[in-house]
Amino acid sequence: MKLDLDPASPVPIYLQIVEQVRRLVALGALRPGERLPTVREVAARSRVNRNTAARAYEVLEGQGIVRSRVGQGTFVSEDAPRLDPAARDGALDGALDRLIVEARSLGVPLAELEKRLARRIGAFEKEAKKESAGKEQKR
Amino acid sequence: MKLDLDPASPVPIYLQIVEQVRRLVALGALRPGERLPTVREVAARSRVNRNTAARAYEVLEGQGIVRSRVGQGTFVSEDAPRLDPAARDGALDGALDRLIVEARSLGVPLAELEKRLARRIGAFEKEAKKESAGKEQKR
Amino acid sequence: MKLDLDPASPVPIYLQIVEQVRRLVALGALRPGERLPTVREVAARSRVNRNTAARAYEVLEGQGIVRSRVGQGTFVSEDAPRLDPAARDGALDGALDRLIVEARSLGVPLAELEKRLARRIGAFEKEAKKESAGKEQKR
Amino acid sequence: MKLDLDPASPVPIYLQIVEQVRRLVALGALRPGERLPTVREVAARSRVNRNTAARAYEVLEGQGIVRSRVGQGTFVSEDAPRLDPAARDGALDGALDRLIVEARSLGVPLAELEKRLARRIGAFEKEAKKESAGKEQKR
DNA sequence: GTGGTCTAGACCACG
DNA sequence: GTGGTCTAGACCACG
Repeated sequence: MKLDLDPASPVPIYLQIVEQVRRLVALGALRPGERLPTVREVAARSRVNRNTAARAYEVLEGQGIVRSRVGQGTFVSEDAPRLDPAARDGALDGALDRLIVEARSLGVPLAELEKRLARRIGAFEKEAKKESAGKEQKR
Repeated sequence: MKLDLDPASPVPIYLQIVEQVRRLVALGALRPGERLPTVREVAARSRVNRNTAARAYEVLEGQGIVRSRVGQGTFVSEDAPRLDPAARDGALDGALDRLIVEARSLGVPLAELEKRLARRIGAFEKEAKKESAGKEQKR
Repeated sequence: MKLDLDPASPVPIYLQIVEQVRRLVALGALRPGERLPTVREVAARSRVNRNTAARAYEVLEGQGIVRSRVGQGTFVSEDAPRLDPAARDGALDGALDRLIVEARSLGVPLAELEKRLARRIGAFEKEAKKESAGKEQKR
Repeated sequence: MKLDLDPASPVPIYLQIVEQVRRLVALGALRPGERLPTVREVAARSRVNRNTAARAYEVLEGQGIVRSRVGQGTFVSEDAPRLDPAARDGALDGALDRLIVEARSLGVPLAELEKRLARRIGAFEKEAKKESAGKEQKR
């Protein structure tokens, strides 16, 4: 598991780890039930404190993305966390509205925004497929 | 200029002000060249610390959204902030990727995500038209 | 806010703080919008590390019980967190089943268990009323 | 003896074993004097570490639920563990209070809580009867 | 002055 | 060896 952390970013390191693990899970690069590197490994490889790595895993567990078992390690959860549908929709619409404002401020026409989303989804699905193929081959 | 601030939000108040001013500019409710209320006015009306309002304007100026002229006030910039196109695209793609990961984590199919974006854009444009009509009438 | 912490307990200190704050909120001794003592105050009065107190508040925020605002303090949330009803029911039934087994193992007949629950609810409501009266008087 | 263990649960496996054995005893599926499977059998059937199974039995013996006789095996205790009545009541009231706070935090009215407990007790007793009938038949 | 992040380092619980 | 808790102490962001 390769993490790309920027200590100079305003985003806290532990949240950078959270975001990247979520992305790997969304891509299928990390699959349900799969074991993540240990807290100590993440800390050593990414040169952060063990507590910082542990905190990222703790947040991921709070979000239902992973499950930690003492003495065993940390694993990708088997099923997506359940969420109140209204809360889910609210969260998503909020994210969409922020995106729209961001695009307008950058001078991107909204029609183009839709096209770009379609394109990024395409890129995402392609990468997910690649990850998936890589996984199959390892079997 | 009406701001809807939520002191209970995890987003810092000065950033909420920044986001909302950007939104008003994006909507056309604040037009290029238009004068913004003074820092004191914002602070008084929104009941925030004067430093908080000042900080928000500082950030907006740094982003090229507004321009302060000593002794005259703060004005919406005449032209959209010129951003290195590569930087602009990078920022937008980053935002899109975060959105995609969020949607996947929430269990929202990516096809639905596209539809929802289209719907939110529709809502945004409707509101922008209303704001615009209001402006015309004031002339 | 008085906390009764036992460092010798198998329950981690930060979780003891979490449980007690939740109890005070449930009782109405801490009301929506009310400000909690600062992290530093809790740490000093309870003689725990500042990080430990901060962690408790962080967990409470994750549970939607309180809201923290940098520079302002920590406040009881205005409304109860929304939860998927199925998840809510599942959590409650699990708690009830554990209670039943515990009672049987202790040799408590299940009919008595019901009576005891009724009695504890009575005691809880009485204490809640007292807290409420105390609050009114302070106004 | 069939155990339903969830390695993904935050509850340690040895405690899951403890809880389930207690549950089986409470249900009457395991009767006073009855012999439990050996530590090795439990470990093999449930695919847990032998130390884990041994630890669970150790805890059960400490609680007075089972009794180990060297060279003979482990047996369900003849009589319910004698607990200082004050300690028993304290333990039960603590559990009830935690339940009440949890219900309040979830927004469950306390009157409903009483009804739900009655319902779960009904379900528990029905299952206990079934277990009991099964035992009779085996004789 | 408030909460948030991070490090260094210790000790503990579980398997 | 794994994750979890806690302390001590530093520095930062927000208001």
